Order: sequence, then structure tokens, then C-alpha cells
Amino acid sequence: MGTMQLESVPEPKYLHLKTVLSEALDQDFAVGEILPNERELAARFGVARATLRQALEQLELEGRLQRRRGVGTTVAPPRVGVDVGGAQHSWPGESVDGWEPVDAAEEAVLSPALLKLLGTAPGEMVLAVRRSRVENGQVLAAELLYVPASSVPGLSAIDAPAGPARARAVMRELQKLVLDGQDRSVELGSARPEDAKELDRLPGAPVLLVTTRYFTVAGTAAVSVATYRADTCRLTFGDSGDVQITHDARVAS
Amino acid sequence: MGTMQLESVPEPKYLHLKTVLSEALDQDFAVGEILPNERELAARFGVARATLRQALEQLELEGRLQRRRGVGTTVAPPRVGVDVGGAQHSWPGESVDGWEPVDAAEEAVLSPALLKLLGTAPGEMVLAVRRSRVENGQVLAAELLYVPASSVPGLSAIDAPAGPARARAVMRELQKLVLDGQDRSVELGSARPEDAKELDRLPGAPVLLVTTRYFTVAGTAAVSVATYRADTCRLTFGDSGDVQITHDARVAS
DNA sequence: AAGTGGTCTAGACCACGTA
DNA sequence: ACGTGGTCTAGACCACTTA
Repeated sequence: MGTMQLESVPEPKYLHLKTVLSEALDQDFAVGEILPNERELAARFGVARATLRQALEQLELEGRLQRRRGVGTTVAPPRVGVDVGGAQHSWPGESVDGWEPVDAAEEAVLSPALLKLLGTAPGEMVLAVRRSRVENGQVLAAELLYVPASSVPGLSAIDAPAGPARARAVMRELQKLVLDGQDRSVELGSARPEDAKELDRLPGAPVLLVTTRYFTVAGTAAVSVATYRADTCRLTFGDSGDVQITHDARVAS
Repeated sequence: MGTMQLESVPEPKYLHLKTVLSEALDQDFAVGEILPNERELAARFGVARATLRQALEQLELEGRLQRRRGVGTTVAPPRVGVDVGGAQHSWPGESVDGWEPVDAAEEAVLSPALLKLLGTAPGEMVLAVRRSRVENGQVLAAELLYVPASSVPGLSAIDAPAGPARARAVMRELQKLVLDGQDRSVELGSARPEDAKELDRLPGAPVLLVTTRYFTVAGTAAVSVATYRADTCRLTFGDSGDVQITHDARVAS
């Protein structure tokens, strides 16, 4: 074979480990199955635990593994396709899609970026409605829906007690508005401790931040910031929720 | 002050470090400014370098920092808002939006998931068009556009030499088709070494995978898998047509 | 109490960009 | 040649779940 170039740039161990594990997951493991613990895996592959963890972290990021402290590492099911709505000009939760009201309260401090999105002056009253998106008993997303008091006339009349009831009342008022349109953006973020708890993840876990602006003819009526678990969710736009698109949709060159 | 509960569950060091750094970034640093190197920062905060890196990693994930081997760590500009199209029924690249053809070639091996998306039988010829999305001299995304030969009649007549010319020729044929619709999904992934190189990132870097299916009345005409840099990109969906979010929409609670 | 993953340390060496 | 971030090691202890 002569001087076959092995690798001018040797692949890092954790990357090689990742592909080895990935293939093993496809061949030798079923969904939900528990992997050997990290110390044993590290020993079996002859690497330090930290190196093994680097591989596991990426596999978890890609939704192939699920790790829970005190329990173990399991093979994750394919990602859930979560519809985040196409061009439907409607408030989410009008149809049955898993949004559960949690609470509603006046929000005192708003980030400058959010104020700009809302188009409100600092100091103007803004209501924050908390909702959770639940599917199959799993919390997929936590949402904060910011509603300037000025955009909903009937808001001051609400006297429901704190908790889901009040959130529902605000949503009812909101849904009376005729929507003119919406725009959305998606970006990567890390879960704040608050959201992390609700999503059953550790703080800093990767999340998909979906920011939606709702318009009426009068202008911005509300802004929603939804925090989706990045490990388990695939956001879908349109009507192809049934089709599976997983990591291996890409050609393994 | 009595018995003020400090923290029943003490915050991990790297999280505290992250918030401290985050505040420092807002107050004491300008976009593009170079931070002290990791060894010095770690010493300054009295932690091990690995712990400091854990904090830096999350800040980079959130698009606040940019780290380059051999260079240093700099303060990142706000994320770019990248339009990935609303419900417009058009091929991307028809208007001027930064897509640059790279190459086109027959793709031999296709993953089962991709075959299912395309709706083609294994063995059927599928062309793969490579494109890059470039903005301000920066590669934001790498795309693979899979086109079954059956969906484009004029495909076999193409005899352009390999490279951008051939890719352009395929795109021209494709754009003759009348689109009936499309659906899209977004999920988190990690960059394959191949894409990583094109995106000027390390392998495994977090990316946003945008999978789009293009329909004609005859069925699925093509499937695009676009790999966006998650650190620098905020994907926008302009459902309301005219409106563009041009500023930083990040919500830092 | 035992076992799991999560955090943290204090080193070492490597790959890369720049001067 | 030097300084940077990236990889890797071999430990230790902690937080959490389950039995």
C-alpha cells in the first residue's frame, strides 16, 4: 500500500468515540434501553470519563441520548415534531394543541429588546401570561406571553384569582382581538434556571427560543417568547408533522 | 438580617461565573473587543480553566462570544436575522438572498429518512446540489438540495462542467417548475466535519438544521437540508410579509 | 446505602493563527 | 516562536434517584 496517509489531522478522540457510539446505538440498542454507566463506558473505550462525556454531550444535543442524574443514560426516541404554526393568523391555543395556562401577572422589569419588540414605553403596564406546552405528559415548552395593557381593553376588568384561572381569563380577552398577522424567529439559547426546572432539564440546557409577534391593525398586540427543549423537539412549520426527520436525514458521507 | 437563606442548593460555579461574565460583557466591553485569555480569566476568578470554559461555552452558544483557536475570544455582535422565508411558494435564490451555488453531483448513498422524505425508491437517481448562503463575507449556512432526477425533465441534458456552473444549471431547471407549496422543520444538530469546515467552525459545533420539502402538484420535487450556524444566526419567518425584525430580539431576563 | 450523572481541579500536550 | 483556544487525563467530591 506504500505510504497511505492515515490522517494529516488526526480526528479528536471524542469525535471518533461519538461515531462509534452512534453506530452502536443504531445497531445494538433499542429506544429506551439503558446504556452502561459513564465510568464503565470510559473504561471500555480506554478514555478518561471527561472525554467520554464530551461524546455523550453531543449525542444528547442531537437528540439521540437522554441523560438523567441519579438514573442513567438511555436511548432517546426520535424527536417529536411540534407544530409551531404556519401562516395561520390565530392565537395559539385556540385549537387543541397542548397549551396549558399557568399564571398571569404584571411584569415589572422588561428587557430593552423586549420593549422594542412590543413597541411600548418603559413604565407602561405589561401583563405576562405563563403557559406550558404539554404533550404525552411531557413539558415540551414554557412560554411567556407579554401583553401590553393598552392592547386589550377588557384587561382591567379581570379579577380572577392568581393561577391558571387568571391566565385563562387573559387569554379569553386576547382571543377577542382580530389578528392581522404575525412574524416569528427561532434561535438557539440556553435555559434559564426558571425554565429549566419546568422543562425538567438542568439550567443551561440547550433550548430553541421561538419569538412571535402578534399584530392587529392597531400594531403589535402581544409578543410571545417560547422556550422549547432542543433535545426532544423538532419545530415544524406547515402540515408535515407526521414525517420523521432525524439526524441521519443527512447523508453520512 | 437574621437567618437569610443563602441558597439551599448552591449554584454551580460555572453558572455564577456565566452571569458575572454576562454582566461584564454588557457593561465593560464593546462588540469585537478581545477578552483576556482563558488562563488569565480562570486565574482572575479563582477557578480551574475547565470551569471557566464551561461558562464561556454557554455564552458562545447564546451568541454572546466568539472564540477562535489561535486568535482569542471576542465579544460577538448581535445575531444576524436570517430570513428563511414564510409561506412564499418559491425556490430560495430566486430573489437576491445570498445563496451561492457550489457544485452538483449525483448522490449515491441516501439515508432511509431522506428517501422517505423524497418519496423515491432506493436506487433511483438523485442529484445533490451544494449551495452556501453568504452574507457580508460570512458563510451563514451550507445547504444540500436533493433533487430526484424524475422531478426535473431537463436534468439529463445538463452537461456543464462540475462546479458552480453545473449547480447553477440545475437550479435553472428547477426554477422552471411551478411550486405548489412547501413545509419546513427546524431542529438542533451538530455540524458534521464537512459542514463545519465550510461554516468556519469546529466539528460538532451547534447548528440549526432547516429541512424544507418543496411540492409541485406532482408531489415532492426536492428536499433541502440547510445547516445554519447556531451561534450567529437567528432564523426569521416573515409570515406577515413586509415586516422585518432588524434588531437584536434576544430576551435576557 | 448504593449507584448514577454533574461539577471541579490541576495539570499536560496539541492544533492553529499570527508575527 | 509564541500565544491562543481545543483536547485529554486521573483523580475528587457533590446532587440526585432508587431500592
